[in-house]
Amino acid sequence: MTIAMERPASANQSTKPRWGDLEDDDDRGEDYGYFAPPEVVTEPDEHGVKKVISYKIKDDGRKAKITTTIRIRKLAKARLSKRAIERRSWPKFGDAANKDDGARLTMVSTEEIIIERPRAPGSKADDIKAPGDPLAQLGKGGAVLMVCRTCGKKGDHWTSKCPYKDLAPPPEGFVDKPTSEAPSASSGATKGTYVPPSQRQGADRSGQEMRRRNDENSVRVTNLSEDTREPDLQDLFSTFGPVSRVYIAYDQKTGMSRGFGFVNFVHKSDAEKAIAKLNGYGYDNLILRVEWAAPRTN
DNA sequence: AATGAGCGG
Repeated sequence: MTIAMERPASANQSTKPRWGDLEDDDDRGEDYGYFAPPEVVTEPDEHGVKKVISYKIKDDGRKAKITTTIRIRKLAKARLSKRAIERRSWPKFGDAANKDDGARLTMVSTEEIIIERPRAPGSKADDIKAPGDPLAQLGKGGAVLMVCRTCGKKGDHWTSKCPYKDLAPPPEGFVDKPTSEAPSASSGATKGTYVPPSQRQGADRSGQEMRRRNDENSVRVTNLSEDTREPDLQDLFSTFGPVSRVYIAYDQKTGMSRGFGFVNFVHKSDAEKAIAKLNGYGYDNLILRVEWAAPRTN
């Protein structure tokens, strides 16, 4: 592509032709010669209708003008405020007032822009691991390294998935258990093992439900509009109390919202309030459904 | 219509 730039006369002091100017002096005839003039796209009118005017050089060398009328996508239109649409019918002013300048001010980019969602398939993070990557082969071999820290079983489940994880006391054969005595530098067996204060001997456990993971107090939200994002949910639900997690299910392929998500509350009572208030609540032109979530299936 | 992802010693 050739881009012709106009320079102010003062900048044009050198008599020596610049290489960039040479092409313009060649023998292509007037205007665009054998080359079709660039495509011109008009601004959409209040109905979102645009005109695309393009030129084509036919086989016989004659120029053909092609005018196409298109309507911009409904979605894009919906995002324009009425005011913005109205502004588009205003007469041009400023630099755009001159017809030719206007054509130069707006150009159509043919550059392909890939919109990437972090962690979406095909994103860089996924591409790094080439097939045959030694780490990828670790799948089966990794099972050998997988030793449950609660029950000691090898190659079956991770600590977090242990069927005994909520049982107290842990069964025989328990390995790597936080010591029941406060760790000290002199006790060789527990050397280097950090025991959080809440787990230490004599710690006050009143009012603490020991939970590995806060999947309780989990609320399922369905009928979300497709452009509801996690921060929106956070805003909406945190008015009821502290929220430990929000999640929206996205289609792995398209990156589109699947229209449902989950909100976890720190306090069950707040989750109850949220369900009571927000189920049936109109949000973003849809009626939300807010219910207790079923436990996650794995 | 619809019940989540990823992280590991």
